[in-house]
Amino acid sequence: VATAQRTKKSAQPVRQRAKRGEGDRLRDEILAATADLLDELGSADKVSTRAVAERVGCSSPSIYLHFPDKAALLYAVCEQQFEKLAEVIGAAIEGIDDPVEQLRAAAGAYARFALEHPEQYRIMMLDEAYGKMYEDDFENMASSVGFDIIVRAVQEGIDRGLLAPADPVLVALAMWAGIHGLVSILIVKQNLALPPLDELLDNFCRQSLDGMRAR
Amino acid sequence: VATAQRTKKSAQPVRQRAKRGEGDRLRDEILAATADLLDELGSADKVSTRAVAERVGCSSPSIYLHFPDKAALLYAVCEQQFEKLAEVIGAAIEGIDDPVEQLRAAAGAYARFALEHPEQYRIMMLDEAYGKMYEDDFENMASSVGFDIIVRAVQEGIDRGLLAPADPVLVALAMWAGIHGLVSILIVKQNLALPPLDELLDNFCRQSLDGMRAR
DNA sequence: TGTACATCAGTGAACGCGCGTTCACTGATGTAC
DNA sequence: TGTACATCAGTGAACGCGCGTTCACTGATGTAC
Repeated sequence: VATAQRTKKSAQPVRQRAKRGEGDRLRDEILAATADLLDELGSADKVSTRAVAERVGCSSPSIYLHFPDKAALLYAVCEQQFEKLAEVIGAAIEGIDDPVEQLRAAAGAYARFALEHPEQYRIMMLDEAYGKMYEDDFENMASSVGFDIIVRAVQEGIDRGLLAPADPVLVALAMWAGIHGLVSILIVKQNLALPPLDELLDNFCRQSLDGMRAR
Repeated sequence: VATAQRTKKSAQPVRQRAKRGEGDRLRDEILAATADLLDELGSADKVSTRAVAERVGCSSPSIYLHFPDKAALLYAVCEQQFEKLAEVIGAAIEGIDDPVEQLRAAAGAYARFALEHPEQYRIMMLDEAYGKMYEDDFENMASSVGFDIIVRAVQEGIDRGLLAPADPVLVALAMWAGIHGLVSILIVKQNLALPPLDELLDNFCRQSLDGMRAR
């Protein structure tokens, strides 16, 4: 009867249909729900379109109104996440003059971002499917992931005579690889009883920055 | 009629049933086929028990004669792989006296192993499911992955005054993380047009070993 | 101001597929008497 | 030496599930006349 209408689905947030021009509202909600579910469930495989729809409060076919398929949805989430990462790194070095200290700060920001969103970091950086997204477009990825910030800091360090002369891209890659390796291990091998992040990070920065230092 | 018997399955290698005491023969064949398929297909998800059975030339229920479930099968493959990795690292440092050169050699062997078996490296090191296998048993994993070899080399380097005094485990972790990060990026971001492995490796070793060096 | 109509933003039900796993069975091999 | 029987090493068919996706539809909203 009257109550049956209420009982048809469990305690879903009954979504209001978007107004005429607001077709992208649902799109944004779907993106946000997918990002949340990634954080909660782990790999992209475990995030089903049905679960996304349930989280949003719409039907699963509605997703296909805004994304051609599941891969495109996850791709879009990835892109958003890469942008956030670049922002975080950019914010971390702001106001720091010494380029070596910039590198230290950027490394910390990168690591913290990864460990705060481990599953999103996973699909960005550890999942082959999405790893293949940025097809041989190193420049593009480099800037969207904040990598170019690191390269600039290294270059600046060399220019000022703080770091030993070298190919700044190679040097930056080595730093990136190190931090990426650290957070990957922390994310993947969660119950390995490793030293705390700060200690690992401090040690890594000391070692690798000392190795780069001009003598 | 007579030919129908031959036509029932496509060109499978018609497996000979194992003799009485040789019950483990099929077990070994299943392990090998699973390892092969991991190399070919990528993630553990894509390796189906049906595909393993087809590769071996047996029926898929036969797998359950030797493994309680799919996870146990993949776990077993992982264990084998970890052992091989430790062997490879052990072999790499044999005959080298200088511990710093040992570290360089071990890093190269590790990286080459990973890039020769990228998908097996993935499930060993990048997949959460199997990453969680070695529950908080750092000692155990450390030795099975060849990590203790690195720690010993670092310790030796410190003892001989070649490396600056430091916690050898922390130093070894930083090296491991760096190499792991490098190969992870190479595996996951395959079409990123990065410099060749040797160059990356050389540079990383130079940087990190210089950072550790006693002055 | 009223109304026919196009369009927008969705929905419920179903399809087909591949998967891990279980079930009831089979046929060869060795063993006890 | 012959034979009944236990055991070992498997098999074919099927179950049930969850998933991505499609299909035909609905009902609210704005628009033209």
